[in-house]
Amino acid sequence: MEESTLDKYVPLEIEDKWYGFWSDKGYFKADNTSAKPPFSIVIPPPNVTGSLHMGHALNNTLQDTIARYKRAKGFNVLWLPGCDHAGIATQNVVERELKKEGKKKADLGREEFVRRVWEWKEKYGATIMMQLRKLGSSCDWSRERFTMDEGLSEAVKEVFVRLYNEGLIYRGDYIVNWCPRCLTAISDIEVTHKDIAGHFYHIRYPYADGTGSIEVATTRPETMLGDSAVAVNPDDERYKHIKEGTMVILPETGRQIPIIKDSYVDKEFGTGAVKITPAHDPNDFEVGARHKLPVINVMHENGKMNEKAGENGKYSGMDRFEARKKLVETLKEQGYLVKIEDHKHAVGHCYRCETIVEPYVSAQWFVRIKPLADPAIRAVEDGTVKFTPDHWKKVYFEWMNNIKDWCISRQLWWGHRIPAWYCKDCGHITVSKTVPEKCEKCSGKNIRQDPDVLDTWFSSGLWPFSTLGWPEKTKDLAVFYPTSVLVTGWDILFFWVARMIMMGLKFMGKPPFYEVAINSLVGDSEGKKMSKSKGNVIDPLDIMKTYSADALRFTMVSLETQSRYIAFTEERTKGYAGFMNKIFNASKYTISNLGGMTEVDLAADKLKLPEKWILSGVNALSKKLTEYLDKYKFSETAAELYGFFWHDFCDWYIEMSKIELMKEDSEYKNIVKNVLLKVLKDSLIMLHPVVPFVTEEIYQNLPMNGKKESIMLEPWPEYSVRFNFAAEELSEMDDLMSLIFRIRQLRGDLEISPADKVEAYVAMEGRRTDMTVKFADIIQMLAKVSSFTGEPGDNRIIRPVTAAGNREIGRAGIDTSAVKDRAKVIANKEKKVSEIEKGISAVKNKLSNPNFVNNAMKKSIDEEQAKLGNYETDKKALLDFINDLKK
RNA sequence: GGGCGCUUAGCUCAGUUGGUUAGAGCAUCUGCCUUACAAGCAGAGGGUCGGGGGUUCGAGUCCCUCAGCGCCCA
Repeated sequence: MEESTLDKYVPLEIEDKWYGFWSDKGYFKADNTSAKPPFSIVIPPPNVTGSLHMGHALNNTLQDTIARYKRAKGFNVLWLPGCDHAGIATQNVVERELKKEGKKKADLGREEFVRRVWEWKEKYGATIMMQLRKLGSSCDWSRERFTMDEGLSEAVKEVFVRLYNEGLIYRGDYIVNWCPRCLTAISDIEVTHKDIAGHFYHIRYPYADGTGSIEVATTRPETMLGDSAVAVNPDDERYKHIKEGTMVILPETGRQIPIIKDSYVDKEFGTGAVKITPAHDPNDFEVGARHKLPVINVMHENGKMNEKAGENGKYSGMDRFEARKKLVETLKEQGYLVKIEDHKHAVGHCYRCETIVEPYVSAQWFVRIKPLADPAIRAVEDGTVKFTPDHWKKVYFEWMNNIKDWCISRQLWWGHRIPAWYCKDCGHITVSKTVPEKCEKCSGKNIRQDPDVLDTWFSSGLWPFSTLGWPEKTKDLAVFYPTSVLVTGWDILFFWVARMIMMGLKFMGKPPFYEVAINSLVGDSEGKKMSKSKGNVIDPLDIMKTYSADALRFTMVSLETQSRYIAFTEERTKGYAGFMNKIFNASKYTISNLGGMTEVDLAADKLKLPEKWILSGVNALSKKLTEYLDKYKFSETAAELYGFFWHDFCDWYIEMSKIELMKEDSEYKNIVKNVLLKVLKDSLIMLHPVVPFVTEEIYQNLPMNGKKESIMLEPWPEYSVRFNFAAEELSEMDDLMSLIFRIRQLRGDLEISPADKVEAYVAMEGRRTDMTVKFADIIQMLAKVSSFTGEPGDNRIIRPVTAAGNREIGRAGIDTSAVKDRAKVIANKEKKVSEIEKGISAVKNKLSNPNFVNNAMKKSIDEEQAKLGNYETDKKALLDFINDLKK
């Protein structure tokens, strides 16, 4: 036997050591020539600017748990890691860096700026990948990818060109969501709507012929400077008399604009007359297109008013909100302002920087999404792609069925440059994977590339196949695509999951994954989203430093109940750090008792009851965990591991095993050692996917033959009928535990110190009459009993020993002379009696209801009868108990 | 306005297709330093499952309705 080096549990010392060991040995590497069945996961790529937060800790713990479980199950596992270039976020970070040097990106020029971003990425970009290692993530680092790698960029170009050639990508002047701070267009889902307490400004536009005026209402008066018309509903009686085309004078501009009629206008809302500003409102843009109205842009891209804002550019250079104030004041002075009402309305904000977005007309690229969305909807409808929890598919359908074309161009420098070249001579657009030398139409050399880059999610949408080498036909792609499961948060269901399904089906002909395991988002102790501005951010690195990566991982797995938010509290991790300590100490103790062990076969006929019971328990554990993990039921997995190891193994089996271990060496003592080793080993293997470090540390100290180089190479303990012992035997163990529990309970209620051994009256019934003979040593040890008597005697508190279903299997009692505070104990019992009486009357009601007696199944009626009997028995026992105490 | 989800013990949450007296962890209380672990051991108390109605022999679970909370999309 090897000398055990287990002494005191110091997690920080073991975690780095074992991660390095696994990594050096290449255990994380997937093998695309393996005969084993493949199992693949691609990581939701964190932003290259990011550092590990609680959401990553949760998401990656779950992925690692699955990856390690599947390896033990004999799969050829690929967990592919990597980062996302995160266009806007990363560009912002580097711009901030430049600002410290007093520079702007324009000072550097595009090429130099992009070089600086790469430099920054090389320096800090790998931070989060290092942090994932701290967490224990068993990613195949040899296959790490970055969305701007050469290969992935190739995939992006291929997809763009193919979609363009199929007419699924187009370019045009449309109204988009514009962030005046990021200075780029963003897509619809990158806008978050927030309710804002704003105002409803009622403004009078005078008729050009001087016969009066029409009143319009708006929440954004500054945009009126770009109005092209006023619209009313054709069915609106109030405006029936006004002819379409009647001109009104737009205050502060001197321009005349027509009144138009369009059924888009809601008669009930406001005055029933709305100003139409095609350049600054998405609905107005459509109305304007229908009526061929001019698009008058009155703003610069930074949100300041331009030279078209007001007569002679009166408002030019003012910020849009400043202009609003100024304009309203002027309108008031000039008598055009009718009134200002308070009005709560939803205002779009940039999800990256919180700036209020401006609907803005500009030339952008779009993906015609419907043809891609339809197959993606069907794939989920027909169950090809499954969500866990299932109800997320409703949210998916809701969005996919109402999907709008996707604006994919971004006015940034960092990202995949759009592979389109404009010809200055003939205006033709050449779209090509390679840099063209001339216009494909007129062969003119006067071409320049589109300055914009693609939405980051455009490349992330390709992640499951671009990372495996597509568009090349690689071995990895053949073996690992489609991937087995995607583990991700629901916050990126639209951004990422839906787009991957669309792109995967389009370009691979198969979905990118068959299952999507949706995990929760991690909130603070109140379940609120963690954010820097709220100051409630908890850094997982701090938690790992304080409590160990294993404790954090166990917390994450146990909290994951598939709800939307989970509330993280440090207390919880502290508790699981205690569990890690328990695992360590129980193992240390077990191993220290295995000296001189000879490995033997654990044949059923050689085993006594406790050994059969615990072997059966560890066997059942493997079955349950397999079911839970296959269904992504993480909190159940953790609870089952915790309950089995701590309560069954430590509290009951190890305690019982001490009896044999304290005896002289014997054949049976050796068997007990074998059982201890097997149960410990199997438990460790099953704990390993959740808590890899502490289990490896212990595994390396297990004294046994045929030990593997690492616990990572141990196969998952499969459920075996061999240890599926007869129900009768297991129920005997349950009964024995019930007896011990009853004696302990009596002792507890009567406040008898564990140090005081007591004589116990035990009278078991039926098949259990010999229990005190068969298991005398166990009962004495675990219930602190000195000796047994079969005589009830005087002054004795006696209670029924009950098995599952409240079935009485015997009686046990302790002499009342040991009781100290009688009055207190009596009060408690009397309360119990009244509770039971309530139960009795409920059951009696049921049994006297002819509906029930006539219609219920016989089984149910019998059960009610039995219940009543049990109540009566309990009540009588309690009353006797009280009487005994009163003596 | 449309959609999704939530409401179970003091707190955080489990609770499969309706079926024993609704569970866990933490917290609280009691008694213990019993030789692996005081980061521990043995017990206890605590819930009319958001309100109301319905289906059923039987509802935390299914249906309707009301209320509150949260989120997503317009």
